[in-house]
Amino acid sequence: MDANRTLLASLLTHQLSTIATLDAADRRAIETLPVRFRTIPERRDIFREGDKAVEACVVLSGWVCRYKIISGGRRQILSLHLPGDIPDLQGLTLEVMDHSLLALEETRCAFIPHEAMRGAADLSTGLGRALARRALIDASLFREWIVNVGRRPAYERTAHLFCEIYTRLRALGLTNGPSFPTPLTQIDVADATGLSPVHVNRILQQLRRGRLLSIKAKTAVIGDWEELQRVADFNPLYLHHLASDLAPAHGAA
Amino acid sequence: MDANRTLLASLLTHQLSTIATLDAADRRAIETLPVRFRTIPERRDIFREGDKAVEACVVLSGWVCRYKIISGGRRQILSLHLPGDIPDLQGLTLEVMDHSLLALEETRCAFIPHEAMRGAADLSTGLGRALARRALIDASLFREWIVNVGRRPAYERTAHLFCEIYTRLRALGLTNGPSFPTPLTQIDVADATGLSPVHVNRILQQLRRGRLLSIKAKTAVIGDWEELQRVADFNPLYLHHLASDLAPAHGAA
DNA sequence: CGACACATTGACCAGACTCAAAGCTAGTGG
DNA sequence: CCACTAGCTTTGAGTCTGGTCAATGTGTCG
Repeated sequence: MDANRTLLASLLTHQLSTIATLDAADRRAIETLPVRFRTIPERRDIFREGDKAVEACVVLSGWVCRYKIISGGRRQILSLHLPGDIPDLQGLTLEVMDHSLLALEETRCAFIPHEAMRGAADLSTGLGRALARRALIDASLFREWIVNVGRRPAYERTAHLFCEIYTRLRALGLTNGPSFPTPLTQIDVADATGLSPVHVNRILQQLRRGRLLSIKAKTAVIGDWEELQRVADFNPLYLHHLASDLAPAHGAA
Repeated sequence: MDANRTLLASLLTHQLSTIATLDAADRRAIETLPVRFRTIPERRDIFREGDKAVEACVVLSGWVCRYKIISGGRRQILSLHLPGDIPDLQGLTLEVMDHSLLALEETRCAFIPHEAMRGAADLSTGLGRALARRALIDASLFREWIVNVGRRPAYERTAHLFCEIYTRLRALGLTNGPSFPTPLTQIDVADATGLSPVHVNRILQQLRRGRLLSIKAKTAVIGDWEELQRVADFNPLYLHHLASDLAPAHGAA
């Protein structure tokens, strides 16, 4: 299965080099990481709150989310992770997981022992820096999510979520012009925005009627990108260089 | 002003050693950091969204918060920072600030050039690890805030905020038994919880009537710590070792 | 053809917001 | 020492965004 290794190296290198400079040694360090591949079926937890993680997980394909459940059983999604992401980077340093990780659809993942990851990061300055930087960008997204959930009304809030998703996907070349595939159900959107599923349904209808965004059959289509950003008060600064600003908006994957 | 240096070293060492192991060299690295001290007056911004930071700021005394303002002018507080904290750790790696930093009261800060900080972190593994870990703990607090703001009703949400504050202050020895000083206005609490000030006022009255928590003249008193945690669904796991679990609940500062 | 999960609708409810007016309190200047 | 101010807290009234409950569509998969 050398295809897996190649994919892993290419995704990691691509993702990390948009946020830090990697030299040949760094790239080699990435390519020689010991790794185990696994396919996680749709809607299966990858790890749970309280688990002790010993491996880091790199998403190769599919969407993944972090979430927490509070006492009443309500779920809050904390972040979405797309191919190339390392959703449990923090697990490298913080032994016990304070949240769970879920595959939103069938997902291909690479698992790298923490020991090896830490070793590689210590040896290869570029890799270490890139990982640290990536972790800090994650934190920046969390901050924006706090603002989104704390201060934006439902319509704006939902629009903002999709602005982020579209921008990140586009940077990864996973969009088809204005449209992209998404495994999110309205329930997922509700849990990511802190709204109720019923209300999300109504907000999505509003966005559709306004021709800003429409989702059907697991495919989202941005109807008016400018207006969607305006409504959402979307400022991609918080993505730092996650979204290479200059990525072309078009061009099939 | 050697007292400043001593305070800085002691706060930093204390804070970082609760979350990572520091050897003599690490401590020396901390003690020899080049540093500039400054007093920030009450309600003054320390830096603003969009600024390029070249120094890291360590809080010596006073409370500080990070916040963002959205287009309508609404403010969301993202985190609170207490003595010993480095509220802009992320600035070390992410050049442009995606949020602002405000002194909630008169605050004494130490400023350390990023260059020096990075150098020290590179040389002293312990320090580097501790800083990275601290940054990841910050991210963990952000995640919990997303949950708080996204999924908890106002009463529980407000209770949770104060559970976090009390736990962190206690770990720093800044509580007097069940009570502690706080510079937070009800407006600040509103902006930290995503509520309106009027509603916060009513919730605080409820907490007071229930004898869980009462705030008067910038002093908060926990009336029933067990119950407050229960109501808030507070699980200090997410603070990782920020709150040395075994810190005594009592003993004057 | 069910079964199941998700999307949609309608009716109703409530938690939280807005607006507006008073109280407080601490600091300021006369 | 006291009015005056500014900022914060408190209260009341009315509204509305978003939640709940429950039923009905719709689509996919075995």
